[in-house]
Amino acid sequence: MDNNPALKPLPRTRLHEGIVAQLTNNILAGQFRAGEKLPPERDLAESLDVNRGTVREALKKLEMLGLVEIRHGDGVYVLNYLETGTLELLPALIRSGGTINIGILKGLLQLRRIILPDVAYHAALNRSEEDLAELERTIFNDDSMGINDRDMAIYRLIARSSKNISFLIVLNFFNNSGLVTEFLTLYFSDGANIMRTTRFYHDIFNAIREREPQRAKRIMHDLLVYAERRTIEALAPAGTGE
Amino acid sequence: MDNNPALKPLPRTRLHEGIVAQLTNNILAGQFRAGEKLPPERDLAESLDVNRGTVREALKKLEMLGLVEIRHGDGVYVLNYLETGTLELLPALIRSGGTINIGILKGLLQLRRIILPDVAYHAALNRSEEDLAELERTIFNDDSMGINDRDMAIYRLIARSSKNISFLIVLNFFNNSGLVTEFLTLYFSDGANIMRTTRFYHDIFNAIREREPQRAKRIMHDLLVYAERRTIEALAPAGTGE
DNA sequence: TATTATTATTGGTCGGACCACCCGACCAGT
DNA sequence: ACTGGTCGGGTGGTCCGACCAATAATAATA
Repeated sequence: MDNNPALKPLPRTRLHEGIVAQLTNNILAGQFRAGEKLPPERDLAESLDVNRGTVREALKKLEMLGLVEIRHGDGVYVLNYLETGTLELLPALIRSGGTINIGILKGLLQLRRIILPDVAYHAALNRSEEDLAELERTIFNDDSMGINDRDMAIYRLIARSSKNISFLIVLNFFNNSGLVTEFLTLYFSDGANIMRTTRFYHDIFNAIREREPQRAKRIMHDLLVYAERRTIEALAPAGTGE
Repeated sequence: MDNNPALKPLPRTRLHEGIVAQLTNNILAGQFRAGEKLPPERDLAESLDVNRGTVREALKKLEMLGLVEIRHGDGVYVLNYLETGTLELLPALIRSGGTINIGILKGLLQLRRIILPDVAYHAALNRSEEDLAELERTIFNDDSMGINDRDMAIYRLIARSSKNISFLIVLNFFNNSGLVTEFLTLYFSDGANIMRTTRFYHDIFNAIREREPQRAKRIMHDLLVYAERRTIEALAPAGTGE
């Protein structure tokens, strides 16, 4: 694997995804309000100049995001995403309006700061010898991945050690939401942050090895607080207040 | 509104949803393993005796669940859901194999027990006068909804009071995952549980009113511990141990 | 051997058709 | 005036068949 870190990921553009993005933004921007009915699929298809099937695939996705409700024989109704939206909607919410919404981002980081320390807690409690060995190998002897992937892999191993699938799945969201990859590159562009995070790897590995859940929890918490502060600082040089 | 509580809701069945359920189970059961390629859409359509477009809509949903990756010109690859699965996958995971997987359910309840107390904490911290008024009205003067809906509404108001959208969205998952509605009915079928929960409403309302975050957090935690125990007991009469 | 065309396979999109369902309007009987 | 039945138009659900676009495997070429 070459893994040149300076390559564009993959600007794959499937037509219906563009429609999803457009409709999502329209709904989040309040252009379509909760309770209202979207135009019929046939009209949307004509307006967007695409096939009706393509529109349908887009609407399916909106339905899964909890943005709309599709009623057979009736129409497509806009929902109040505050009541029905899913986690996958948060990235779009953070970016809604074309700019990064720092307030929502802070809320999401706060959520992470609530969950991950307890994940570390249970990892120290429930880790197996295999978990520990793989964690050690990844932290100390693995140069095969980029720094971002390695970071995510370490978190994943910690979550796996907790023996709670829910923890693992929630972590997937933080990792695969696209937010992490974006902000992680920013975060690791500062050498001081790399050093701080490396120290964190060592510390939490020791805590998990010695089965000290309370200590693992505190270590995770402290790292998150640090990382959040540094990320927010990098994002908001001036006072882009919450 | 009559609201006869003895009527089945609405078992709407859309064809592609059946396909989603079937493929999801096949993947979770390991019938299609991670890394493997699914049969082409055309073959799947023929096997299932449905149109290819219908198969495509199902595959789109699988993709959103983080179960498969669709590659144009190549094929549909099964992913390791432990690395890419979304929260919406957990309900299917809990029911995979036809029976309720108590181990995974406990893990999910554990996650809830980690998050919700902190939601209550921030609710007590950030609630507005309007939040408080609506909470009071819903707890003390609202007979318009069923006991289940009222319970979910109260949690929603608490989450809203926290002023953190992420909390609200996570709560949506717990509420709309279908798990709650299922287990809540079971839980509220016991009068003792209703009394305990009513006391909880009063207690946490007071804590939020008096802006005592630490107390609100403890109250929420205690209620969740109680509700989890009672729910698990009701589900596993004999020792269906984790 | 390495590189470049070619081809087969597969997902993406298209256009049109029909079915299933919901709703409102209208009608028939009470 | 009310209830229930009927019907027609609108909308989502599914189907068919075709072609476009991207990929991977293969063959042809330098």
